[in-house]
Amino acid sequence: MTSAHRRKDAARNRERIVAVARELVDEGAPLQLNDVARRAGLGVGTVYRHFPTAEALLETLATPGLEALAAYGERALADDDPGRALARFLRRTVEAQVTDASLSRVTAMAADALPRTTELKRTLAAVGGRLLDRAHAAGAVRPDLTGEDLVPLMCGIAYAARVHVGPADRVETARRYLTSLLEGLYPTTAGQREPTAKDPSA
Amino acid sequence: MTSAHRRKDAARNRERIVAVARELVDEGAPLQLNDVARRAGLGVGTVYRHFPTAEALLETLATPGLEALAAYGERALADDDPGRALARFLRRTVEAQVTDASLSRVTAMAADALPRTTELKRTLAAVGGRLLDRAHAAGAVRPDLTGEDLVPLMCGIAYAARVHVGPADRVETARRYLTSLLEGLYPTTAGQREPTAKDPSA
Amino acid sequence: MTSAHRRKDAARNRERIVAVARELVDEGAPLQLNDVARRAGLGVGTVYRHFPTAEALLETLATPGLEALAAYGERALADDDPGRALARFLRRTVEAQVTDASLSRVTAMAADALPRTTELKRTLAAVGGRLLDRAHAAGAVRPDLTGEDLVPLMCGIAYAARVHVGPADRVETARRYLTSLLEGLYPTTAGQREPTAKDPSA
Amino acid sequence: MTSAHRRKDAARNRERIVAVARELVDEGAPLQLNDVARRAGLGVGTVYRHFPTAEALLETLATPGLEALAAYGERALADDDPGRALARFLRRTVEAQVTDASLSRVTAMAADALPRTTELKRTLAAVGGRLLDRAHAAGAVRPDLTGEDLVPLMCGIAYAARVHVGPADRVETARRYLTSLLEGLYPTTAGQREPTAKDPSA
DNA sequence: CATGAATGAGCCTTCATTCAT
DNA sequence: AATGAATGAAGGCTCATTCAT
Repeated sequence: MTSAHRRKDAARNRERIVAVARELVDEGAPLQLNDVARRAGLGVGTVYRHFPTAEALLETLATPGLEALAAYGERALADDDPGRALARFLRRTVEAQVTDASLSRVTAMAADALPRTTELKRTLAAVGGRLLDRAHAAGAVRPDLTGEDLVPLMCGIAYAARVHVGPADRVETARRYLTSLLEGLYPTTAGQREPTAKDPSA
Repeated sequence: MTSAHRRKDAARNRERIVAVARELVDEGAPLQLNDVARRAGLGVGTVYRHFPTAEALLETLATPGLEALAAYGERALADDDPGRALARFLRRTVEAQVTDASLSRVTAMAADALPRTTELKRTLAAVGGRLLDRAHAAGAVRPDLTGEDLVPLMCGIAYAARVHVGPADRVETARRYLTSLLEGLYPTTAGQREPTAKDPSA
Repeated sequence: MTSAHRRKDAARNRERIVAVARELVDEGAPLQLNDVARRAGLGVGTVYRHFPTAEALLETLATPGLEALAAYGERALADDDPGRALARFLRRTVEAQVTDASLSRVTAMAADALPRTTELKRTLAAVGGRLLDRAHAAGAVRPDLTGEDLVPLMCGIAYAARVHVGPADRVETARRYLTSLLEGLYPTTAGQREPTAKDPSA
Repeated sequence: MTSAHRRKDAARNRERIVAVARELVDEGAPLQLNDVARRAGLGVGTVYRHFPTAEALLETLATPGLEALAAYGERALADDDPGRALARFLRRTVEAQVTDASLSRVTAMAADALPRTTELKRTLAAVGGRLLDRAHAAGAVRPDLTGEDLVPLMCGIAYAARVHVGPADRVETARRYLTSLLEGLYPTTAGQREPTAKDPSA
């Protein structure tokens, strides 16, 4: 019980750290552990105790997003229409990257700090691969597209949306760019653009 | 004569600095003025005299590439086929970004260090805008695409090619990604994919 | 019963701490109380309760060795041959230092953390002094050697063995160096080497 | 000429750094570059510019001593009496180690920071080896003594002198210990002690 | 114009110690 | 008696920028 209290405090600190990190990442600032400590009103050591490296903290930030994406992908596999399933998954992926800066940073990093991150990346790649395979089988996507291309392309779209400076909001822009890309990924017989155009859900 | 001499020396130094900076950028290394000085066998002060900031140097590096792109765009305006003209211009843009790291860095930066850079960016935007307008007029591109989107999208494609880790080389990958994007940007009645597919020139 | 229980637990913890510390010292690692706690599966506070400083723990580690040495010295006093007695004592001392890293560390430290350490150091000095006095009386050792020199010289031999990098093992090397010290590096006329050469026991 | 001045300043700073480092080492304090900078009234960067690591600075401190030792050894090779030559060399070595703390620290370190240090260590080992070989040939030293033992033994003697706490000064003590080592702690038959006893020079 | 030594803020990280529970 | 989270001083190092010559 005594330790429960202390654990509670520690948990609060941890949350505080994560919250502050979120702020920094959202501001587009570099994630520095000393910074986090100062902003959180904690000692540096405390932050280091919870997160051994800035990368670990960043990946902790990204984890829920990655998990949500993976879950969404799994659900998409149940969709009858393979083309639509892939499209929805990709849209979600791009939206997440644009909404949550930790995701794009983590996705761009080659080396992972947490095993959980590696695991999630693998899962996502696997899910994406299966969605793509099904779409291929249905003739819904251009044949030269491989599983290796999915992540880069989604990162590219998200990046494009970030580069874009304009009145419209970022998510909106990202969606529009993805639509442009998708309608290229899908075969171009007349009327074929519907899967994504028709789908305001996801 | 002394001053002529000095001017000549200065010019030589400047070239040397640029050459070394090119090396560093091509190596993917961060562009640090101290570094440049050491590698160039010059004093740091000399480098600072020629280029007040690392950004200024970077933009100087990028300038020829930007100029070439602008020139290419001007020439493309002479093309009969507006769709093809735009496609070629975009391909060139992407290839340049992937080939020359200074270009992608400069393009991604919001604030410019040199007026010349701002000018060139404006010129490029104008050229791209005109190519796009003509393509629009010809019904060659999707209507929702605006001039503001061109730069972000090209940056995104280049970024995607950089993120991609695989056997194929980067330029090849970038071309493939651009093709995917283009075939989405262009209306999708049958056979319409030719402009880019048929065009190995550019 | 509760308090008996606690006392038992405390005793067990103490032993655990000492055991872990031994491991660390044997590995040549610095003795850090946090480290000890982690390895022992205990809280840092517990370790601090038992040992206020790392030095105290180290000296606790060294205590049995020092006691054994003192006991050995006492027994050596019973030896008929004063020269042999001293030689055996010195050999033991050196072997102990080389075998048990806590001993050399403690011996080298000027200030003691535990009174027990001070006491043992004094006892050892006394025993050594008496062995030396007897050897002096028997004309078995060089006259300029004083009781103050014994500890430094043994530390020096042990240190030399640690510095030596070679195929032979450390104890072996230390023994050889002690023999050299006792007999001299320079060859001597016959018979004079006996005290140590004749003594394979100890 | 302009740069001559600056170089002069730099040289003065360098000397200042070395002087401060000497102080610290002589005080037995750990050699920390930040410390050196503060004491020298210089920026940290300046110290780092001159000495990339604390080890490099330490070895710079030790270099003259090592050089002097090597030179002395070379001269000793000219001595007719191989036993005396080795003895004198060893005495010098021990004296140097005791007098200059940088020497003992450098000698004890396995890895060198400066190539010059490695070179000097090698030279010293070579010289010592040759002096030893000649002494062996003359039957002046115990047969089991190898070149590998010289450095450890001298370090051991110096260490012993440092451990010794007493009225006499450190150099004096070290000399006495070396004599003990050379001649042996145990008395010997007449005449055998001369090589070193007769030699108050060196 | 060129030089390059000097600067020092600022980031990273470790670790001995305390103290509330 | 045990816990272990928190602390923050302290040490290590880098790098952009200045300025005296």
